[in-house]
Amino acid sequence: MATRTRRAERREEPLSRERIVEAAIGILDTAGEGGLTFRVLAERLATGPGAIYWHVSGKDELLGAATEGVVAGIVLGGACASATPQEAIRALGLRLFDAIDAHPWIGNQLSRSPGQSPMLRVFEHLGRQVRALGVPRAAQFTAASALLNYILGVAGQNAANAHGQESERNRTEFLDTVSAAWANLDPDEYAFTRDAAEQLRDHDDRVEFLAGIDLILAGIAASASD
Amino acid sequence: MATRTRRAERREEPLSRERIVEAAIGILDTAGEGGLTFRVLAERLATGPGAIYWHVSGKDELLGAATEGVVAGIVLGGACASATPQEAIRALGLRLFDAIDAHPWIGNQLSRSPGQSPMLRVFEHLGRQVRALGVPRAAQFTAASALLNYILGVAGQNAANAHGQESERNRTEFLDTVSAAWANLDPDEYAFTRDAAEQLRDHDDRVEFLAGIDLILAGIAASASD
DNA sequence: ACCTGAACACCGTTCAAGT
DNA sequence: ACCTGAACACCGTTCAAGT
Repeated sequence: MATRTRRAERREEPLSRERIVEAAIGILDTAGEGGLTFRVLAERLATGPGAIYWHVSGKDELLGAATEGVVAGIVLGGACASATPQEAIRALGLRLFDAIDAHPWIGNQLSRSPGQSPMLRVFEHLGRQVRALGVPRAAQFTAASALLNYILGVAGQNAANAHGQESERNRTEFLDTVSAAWANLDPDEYAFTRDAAEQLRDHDDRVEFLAGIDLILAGIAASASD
Repeated sequence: MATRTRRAERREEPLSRERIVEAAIGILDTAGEGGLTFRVLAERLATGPGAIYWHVSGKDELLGAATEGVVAGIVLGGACASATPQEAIRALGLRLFDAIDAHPWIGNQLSRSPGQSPMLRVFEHLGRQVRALGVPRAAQFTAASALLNYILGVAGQNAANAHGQESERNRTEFLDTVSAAWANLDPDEYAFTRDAAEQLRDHDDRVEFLAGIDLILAGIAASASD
């Protein structure tokens, strides 16, 4: 509804892979992963479902292209050469984190089909910074992988959490609910989690995410000086 | 086929939540996430699709119960109190890693619905070891989360990779294919990844996974001594 | 070359009807 | 209380037919 003022989109504009992917991203952002359907997509593009198959081989490729479309811009976005490697890694992480916040479906999609374009871009970028960190060659792969896997884990988590927390209000409510649920767990079986419930209430996901990155960076630094 | 010698399973055995979940796990292991259907499941249980809904609210709950069923045993499995916290964390990680190797669908399922039972068990276990490590209280949540997110990232990755690598042969072929593909990437855009392709060929996922865990543990230790 | 839209083979889920 | 299985409202995908 609010997204009607998108471009001009008169009609008659010819179908193209680009337009299809763009429309798919719009639907994914609005209606979530389950909302993207060839029928809805076709309606949005004022055509029939079959037409889409002329430009795209199927739903998997469509989801891949949508992910690629969003991630490509993110990774290249902030290549300011002046930062330290640590800062560059944190910056890339944050950009990805924010992108997943804006497009939660990416969180699930990123993990699929590894060795594929979007994830490879992230891996490459992380690897370069790891190398710049002075990590010995034999340890570079492990370090870059650890960072990537951590980021993918958080991404999946954020995608799963994305329900109706568009507003800060819902977000706080959500944290309160989880925190309360955790505090009611069995004291013997879940001693640690119950304790953690307190810290959860005033908890900033972004800060927590960065703290995890820093932990891995500290581990990389510590392992290098052996 | 090979799983026919499962129990006795004469017939007439009454339907139960337990039997349904068990059958679902069997189908998931054999046919993958896409192979689990209420119709196949009903056929396997010699009943109609509707009968399943009497014991289980829907597909989401079924998948959750299947995940819970597999993970619960894993986490509790090796609670030998004699090990150091580091060893306990590595052991839990390895058990999860192997479980995901055996039931790849868990990798995707674990991330869903956080604050839910299976993931919470893992988090609790990790948290206790982190505490035993002597990490100050304010840093415990971050440390346990980092470990969990890393594990979830690897889990998702393994789930995505699980195609037809049951045998070692296929696994090696797969690594060779990826390695070859990476070596053909654009030298400018993917300098690091191309270089990493070499190391990938004789690469042990389990070893690599543990190396990542150790990196985070090193980071936790380094951060503690500030 | 590109689009249309009916049709196919599926889904998850429901529900009247049975026992 | 528990099971049956036809039926509903969807899917992704195909394909003859159009332009």
